[in-house]
Amino acid sequence: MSLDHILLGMMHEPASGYDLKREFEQSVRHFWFAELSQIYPALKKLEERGLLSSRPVPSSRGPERRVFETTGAGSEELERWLTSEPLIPKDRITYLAQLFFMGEMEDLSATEQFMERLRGSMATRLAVLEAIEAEWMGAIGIDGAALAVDGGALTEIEDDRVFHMYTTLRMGIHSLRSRVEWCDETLRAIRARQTRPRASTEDEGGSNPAIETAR
Amino acid sequence: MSLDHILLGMMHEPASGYDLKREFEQSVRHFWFAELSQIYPALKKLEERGLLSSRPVPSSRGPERRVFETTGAGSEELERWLTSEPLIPKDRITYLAQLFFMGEMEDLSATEQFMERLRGSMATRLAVLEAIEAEWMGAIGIDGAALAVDGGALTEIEDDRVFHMYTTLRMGIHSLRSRVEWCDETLRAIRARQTRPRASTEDEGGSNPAIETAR
DNA sequence: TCACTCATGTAATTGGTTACATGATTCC
DNA sequence: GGAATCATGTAACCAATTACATGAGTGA
Repeated sequence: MSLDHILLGMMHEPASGYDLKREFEQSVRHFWFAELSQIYPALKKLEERGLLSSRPVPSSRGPERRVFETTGAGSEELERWLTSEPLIPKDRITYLAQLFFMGEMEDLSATEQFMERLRGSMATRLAVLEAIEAEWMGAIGIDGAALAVDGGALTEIEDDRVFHMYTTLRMGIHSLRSRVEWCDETLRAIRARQTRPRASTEDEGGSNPAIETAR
Repeated sequence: MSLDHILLGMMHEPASGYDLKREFEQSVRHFWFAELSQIYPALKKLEERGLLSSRPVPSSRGPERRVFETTGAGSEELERWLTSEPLIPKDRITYLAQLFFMGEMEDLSATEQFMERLRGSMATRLAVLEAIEAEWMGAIGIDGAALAVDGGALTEIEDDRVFHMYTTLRMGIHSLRSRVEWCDETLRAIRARQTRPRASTEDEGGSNPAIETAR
């Protein structure tokens, strides 16, 4: 299972379920999501399988924390996963399904509105990632265009970690930019179709020169 | 649930579970996937809810077919879904998770290999979609750049359906192109990092001019 | 006092995958 | 005779979401 391996991956230093959830919200966010109610039992099972070990640690405020760390078997399992084939999930893109079937509706105005909204949320998400990138560039001297990390005061391991984190961020940026572009392309096409001359419902049959001119 | 609505969307003409599975393999494929063992119970439940009706139809070969069609309530429910907000799934991108944690490994050669393989499968998928686009351009006169559909002998409803199908295909193409570009960008950066002068493991502390020159 | 954060969990349900069962017809 | 396709389903399991339960400490 992927969540298991992600949790193992996050264990480069000891952490509790609550800590991990916070890290999910921060860095892991743009490619994975997990609820606390999923994290706690997952950690428990990993411990049963001997891939993690835990100890209780008293907390200054609130109840006792259960802090986990990797075992030897745990890091072996992580490495196996990391060196395996790239795992490409089959994606279920709900909004594409909606768009696909929107052809059944009377006119294109529903589609237009839909695409405008979609563009809005994609652009917002993109802005978030671009802001993170800008922040990083300031803080640790990442060169976006060349994707080079100017290590500065970082140790080699930290520098490598930053590099890998940064490439995943870049993927999000690439991906969202292309989605926004696709929204724009689609909106242009919708508008072109709305203003062009249309065939009547009872069509003349065969090829229609009125449509041929549309673009 | 999304699968329910997708099934409703596929019901513009009566179909059996088996028919629908075939359509999944063909057109719906690049944004959704469902097994027969998921489709059959889903259809059954939709019928119980009064959104579909079914009748047995004798088959020329093999067992009797159960053919479903939409009810009034079914198309109302579909329209509600189509006119609702664009539903953006939280994505769980397994290969990004792998890449993210690959910083823990000794050198970048594992990452390089990983990115090469990833690029390979992305490029293959892209080629498939581009081939479909080329086929459609030949068959029904779609103009890729302008995203205009030259309806030709199509009726208006068919023409609109083709338009909506085509936009979803375009999204796949945009998306995969940007992923391939991202892979290339990342591979360039990996190679630049591999050949650049590196800080020793015991680093000199503070800023390092040898790294500064890397790009 | 009330809301919020810290902190850990269980239970019920939904959505999806994998494995299994059955049997007719058609094509090589 | 054997593999492939047509056709329908059930059962067991795994992954993820939603809802619920509990309780201490902090700050307005």
